[in-house]
Amino acid sequence: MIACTDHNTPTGDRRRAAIAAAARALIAERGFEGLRTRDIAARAGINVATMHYHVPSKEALVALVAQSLRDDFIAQHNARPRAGLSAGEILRLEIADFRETREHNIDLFRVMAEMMEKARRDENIAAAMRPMQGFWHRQIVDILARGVAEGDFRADLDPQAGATIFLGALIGTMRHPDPTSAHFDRVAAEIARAFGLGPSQPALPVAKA
Amino acid sequence: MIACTDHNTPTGDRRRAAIAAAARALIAERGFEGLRTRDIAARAGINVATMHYHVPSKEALVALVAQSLRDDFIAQHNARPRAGLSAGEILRLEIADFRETREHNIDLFRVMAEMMEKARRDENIAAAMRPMQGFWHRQIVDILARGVAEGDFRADLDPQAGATIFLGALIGTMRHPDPTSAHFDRVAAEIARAFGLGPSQPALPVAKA
Amino acid sequence: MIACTDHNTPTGDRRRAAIAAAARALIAERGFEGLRTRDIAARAGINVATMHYHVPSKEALVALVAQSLRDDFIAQHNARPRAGLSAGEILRLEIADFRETREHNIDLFRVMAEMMEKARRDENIAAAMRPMQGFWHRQIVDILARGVAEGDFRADLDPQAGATIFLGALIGTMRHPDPTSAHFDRVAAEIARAFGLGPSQPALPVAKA
Amino acid sequence: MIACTDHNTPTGDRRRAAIAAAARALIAERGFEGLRTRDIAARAGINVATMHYHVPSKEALVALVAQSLRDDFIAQHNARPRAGLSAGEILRLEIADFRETREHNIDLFRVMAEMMEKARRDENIAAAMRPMQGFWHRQIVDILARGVAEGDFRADLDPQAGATIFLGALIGTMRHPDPTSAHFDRVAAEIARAFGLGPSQPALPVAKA
DNA sequence: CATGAATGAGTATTCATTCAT
DNA sequence: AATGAATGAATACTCATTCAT
Repeated sequence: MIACTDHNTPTGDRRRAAIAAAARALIAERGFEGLRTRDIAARAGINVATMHYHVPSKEALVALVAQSLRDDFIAQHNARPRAGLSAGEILRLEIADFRETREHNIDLFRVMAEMMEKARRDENIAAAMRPMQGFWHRQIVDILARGVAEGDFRADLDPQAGATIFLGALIGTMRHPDPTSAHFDRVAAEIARAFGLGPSQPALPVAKA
Repeated sequence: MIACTDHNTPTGDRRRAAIAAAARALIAERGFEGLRTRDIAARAGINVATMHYHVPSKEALVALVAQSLRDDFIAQHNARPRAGLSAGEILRLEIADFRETREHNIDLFRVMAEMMEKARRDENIAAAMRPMQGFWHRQIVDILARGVAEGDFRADLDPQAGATIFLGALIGTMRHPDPTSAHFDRVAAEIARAFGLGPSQPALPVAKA
Repeated sequence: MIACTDHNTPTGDRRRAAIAAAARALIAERGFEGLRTRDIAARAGINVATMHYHVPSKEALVALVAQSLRDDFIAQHNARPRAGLSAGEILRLEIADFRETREHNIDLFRVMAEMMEKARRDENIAAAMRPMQGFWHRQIVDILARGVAEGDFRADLDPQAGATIFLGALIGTMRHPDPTSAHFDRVAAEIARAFGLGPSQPALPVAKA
Repeated sequence: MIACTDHNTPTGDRRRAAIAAAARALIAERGFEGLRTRDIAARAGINVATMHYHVPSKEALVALVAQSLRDDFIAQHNARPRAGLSAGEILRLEIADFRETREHNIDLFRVMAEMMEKARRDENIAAAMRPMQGFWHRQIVDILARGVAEGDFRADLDPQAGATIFLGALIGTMRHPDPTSAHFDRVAAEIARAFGLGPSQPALPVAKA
């Protein structure tokens, strides 16, 4: 029997954050199907019962993960001030951001993919994911619309359809058998051509005309 | 004396097909996570043990579903003779086919999406899905390459990247909050413009210049 | 589908014998706990249903195995005419026979051990095994009694107890960690001394004074 | 923060002991073949899941039973101080102990027999049983060797072979159709004669010359 | 807050047996 | 006689959740 009186313990929100992080790591690793409450608790360094105290059910856990994703998503976008840039430059930054996440924070995408899948059959999750998805889509629509108005993009580009194509293409690179970034860069370049965007400035990382 | 445990019986094949159909319906409905052998058996109108007689394990079941998907996929493609058509015409047909499946056989996509998700963590499934995915991608690449050569598409279109964009865009329409076909048609039209494809002939269903 | 019309098939008793042999082989290999009707049928080269036609239940199968053991046991004993031999000589022959079976037909012992174990809780099996066990024990008792009367063995040897010791010792050699025959021979020699039996004749294989 | 899944709790140990006792009782009653986790749990007065919490698998259960047997075995032997006794006296005590166990704790033998049987095909069990078996055999060997040296037994008694005969004979009494202790006593007396041991002292219970 | 222990409702799989052909 | 197919009843094991302390 080991004494378990470690009082240097984060409580409340900190606990919930730890649980969310553990859950996300495990979802990224094994998917929703293989997600077990005991594993999450173990990963968070606490007992299952303790976890249930903080997050009373698996449903609540899923909501917590969704919220955690949304927080990260929003924070990530807010961390990038884009005032004063042209629509074309912003679109290139969006691509660069996606590339960055794709390479260094792929778990975010993995968890998101799992949540989207689950959202199809669970209206609660769907409700939690919709804002995020909508926010992202609308943001691209706005960029494209502004770019069309300002002459950065093709004049007959349909911003709504363009946003779907843009996001679909980026996400599609992750389904592609070629996991390297080389294919991603070709797709990015092709999108630029397809949208009538001129060659990128030398300073930007997407450069590959 | 020869051991006669040959499951490639006509009856056996029929049963296996029924099981595959039941499994696919349930996967489309509830996803892989909610897939229960008892439910599949019930849906196929047989006893659980009978199901295990024909499909000995859940792993085998997944393989069966993968094979069933592939069979359908191939059959669907072979059902469309495209000899004598231009690359542009064929691409429009591809879009029309996707639209058709999206509207009348959406379960096929749902099941495929589930399988792709599962494939990430299960190499067996991945191996079963790869050929299908590869076949589809390669086919689009071929169409685009031919179209570029024949002047149907933009001269600087990158067939590899274009295929990823094309498929990503089509699949992306299903993630889109707007479930109607109206958005799909806008995306299709935008793709046509993006690839430098001229306006479609009046007879084709994608028409929406 | 493979055609299964092999009419060069043993029937009736021959089938039952084949089934018994298959069952015995499997019991020797994996014990009663791991005995499966399908495996027996497969080993006998027939279908499970066919096997059930000939041997209608597992209980019947056990009885069949018991009978098969008894038949072998009796046959083995009858194959050794001992007329005209002294009690001491016969006892040595018994030891030699045991040694022979132990080395070249150990499965017989294994199956017997399994049956005896099962007999404890299954009166049907017990009933089938008792005669065999009794026959063997009585035979040793008779040999010992005759040997005492004829002066081959110690005068105060109790034939009943002696038989238990004799059989227990021989069977005990199989529980012994040392699986070689060397230990068996030492035990045999010690029994001879314990029963007051003089040194064996040069021709007999047990020789090891 | 330390993970606290330590099952060596006082409560846990008590539960494990109860489970072991229940398992042993059921093995004695119905053998290994008829051993069901649900029955053990019911006998121990707990839920099946609770049982799996303490003993995670049937394999672990078997190990637990083996350990429990070994503990009892060792405890029983340690409970009998034999300092200052002659080899012959100790052998008689061994016989008396066996008789005692045979009459009042026969389940111990039954379970042991089942375990030995299972050990043949399961190396894990074999490993757990070997020490016990070896300990017992070696102990008898030592007694016999000392007795030979001290003149208590026949000078030409082979201690190794003698131990096998001794144990085989005692165990053989349990296979014998006559379940009463009368036959056991005859065997014990015969062993004494066979080993050249003089008549026992009047005070000892085995006395039956 | 935290935890060891407990549990009900599942979950895939197994197996002897039966049955239509 | 023989077989492919079918099935009911079990069986070990899992998991989210609860509860006493």
